[in-house]
Amino acid sequence: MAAQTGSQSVERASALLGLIVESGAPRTFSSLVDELGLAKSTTSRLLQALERSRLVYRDRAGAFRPGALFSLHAARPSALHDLAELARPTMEHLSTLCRETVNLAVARGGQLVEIDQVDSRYLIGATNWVGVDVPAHCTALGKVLYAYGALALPPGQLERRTAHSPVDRAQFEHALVEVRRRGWAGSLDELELGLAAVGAPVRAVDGTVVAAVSVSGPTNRINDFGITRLGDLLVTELRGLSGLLGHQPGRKGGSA
Amino acid sequence: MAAQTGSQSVERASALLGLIVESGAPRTFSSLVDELGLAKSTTSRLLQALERSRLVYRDRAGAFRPGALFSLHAARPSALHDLAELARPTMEHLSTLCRETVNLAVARGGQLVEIDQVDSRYLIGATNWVGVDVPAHCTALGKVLYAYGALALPPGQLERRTAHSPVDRAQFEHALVEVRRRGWAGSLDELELGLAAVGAPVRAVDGTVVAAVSVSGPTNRINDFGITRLGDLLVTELRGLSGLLGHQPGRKGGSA
DNA sequence: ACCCGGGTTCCATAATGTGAAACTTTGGAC
DNA sequence: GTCCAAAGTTTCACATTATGGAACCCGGGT
Repeated sequence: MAAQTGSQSVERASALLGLIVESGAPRTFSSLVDELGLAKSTTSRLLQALERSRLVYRDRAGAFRPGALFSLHAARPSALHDLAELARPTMEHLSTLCRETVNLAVARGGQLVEIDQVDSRYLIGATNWVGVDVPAHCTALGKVLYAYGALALPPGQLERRTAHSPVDRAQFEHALVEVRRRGWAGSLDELELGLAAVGAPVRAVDGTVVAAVSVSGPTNRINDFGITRLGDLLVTELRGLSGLLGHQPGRKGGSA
Repeated sequence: MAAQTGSQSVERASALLGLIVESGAPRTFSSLVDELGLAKSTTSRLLQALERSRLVYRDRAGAFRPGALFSLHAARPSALHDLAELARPTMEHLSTLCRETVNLAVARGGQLVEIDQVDSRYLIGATNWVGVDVPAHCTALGKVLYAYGALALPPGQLERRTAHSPVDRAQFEHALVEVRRRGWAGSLDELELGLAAVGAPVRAVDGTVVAAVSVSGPTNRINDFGITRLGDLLVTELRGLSGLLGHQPGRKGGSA
């Protein structure tokens, strides 16, 4: 019933690696022992093997963190492509549900980076955003990343793009509270008149927000669909993605 | 020359993973069999285990690519921090050698992203660049990333910052050829009068350029040090980093 | 000095990983 | 369509390799 056939040491080592990578924070040896329920000796040996292979390393405090191979991968431009590929099915699905442009973004280098887009099914719709530089606080994606701390609000004036753009920092902070409460963010006519978007977070298994997905289109069509309905839809659909990014949702194990 | 002690299946699996991640391109099953020299059956079983653990996945063509765990990590803002941490010792070392500001950058989302800096030992020197938005074609880091294809030159006018800024595309392309030939890039007074920098690539084990490191300071001091000497120094020092990013350089004492 | 908690090493045991070969699947040639 | 080769998976008998309990080590708190 346990693992399929064959390699159990590899699966155990991978499980350790999963714990280390999924929880953004450094993991201590004993927390790993506890969580997987393996013998200390076994855990120790497996971690040593992973360390030799540069899949994990110990920081100064002796805690385990994702190793050089992960950093190497992260440095490649193609890394985000892979994320996009994982998210693709979900994004396509959202596209079929609401027929509007769907976007995926992450925070990188203190900036919002759009990494993928599924185009609107309508002739009139949001056009390509990937690579375009827009003020994040006027976008649903940006609000989501700000709200969950994936992105830090830069100092200085908040740029005004339209009469609806949020420019007051206090008010904006308050709006972020609201975003966290509801679980999604809206942006109506804030970036460009007639353009609206609704966005929600993509979470890793540990709950950390690692990316955001938005649906955007003409304000009237978005309104017709229903802002709240759209927000809730996004939240629901994106929940599925968390599973993809981490463990299998199904199999429970461990707890000796 | 057996591995230390214990877990050989984990090490073998990790070796497979290493091959898959290090070579940017998707790896085919048989290339992995050939390269590691393991039995087909063993390779197959190990890869299946890695696949179950989401450390690799097979694309449509059936080739192996880094799995969801890698994408997840790459999406985290902290991912580049880890790279910075790996590069730190090298950067510190460069700093002690030439006493100027040392910077680390990668290409992300079509843009150059500075991710770490070791400040100049002088009172007058390049100040903080991290997060500052500068035209990449006027910087040594940018030239390096352009030269090795990590970054694509955007269409449109090349912004002029000083009288020395490269603005002619044909000339710039030619300069990139020169960069590739020498292995490093210089930028004298191109971004700001009196500011100079020399940069060189950080390569993964397969040779792909994943990042760039530069040394920058007042033009006169950089000149005094010697542009070529600095370029060669960078190339030499950064070669060591490739080791860190990939295979083990040798399990022995290493750092004193 | 003492003890305590986190971590590594030893070692006997057998469970687990191993590879040759048989087998299946895929795809190309004719 | 048939035939064949290459690519990959599963089987299976065997022994190498992983396993966990206990002993051991190390640092630091009292």
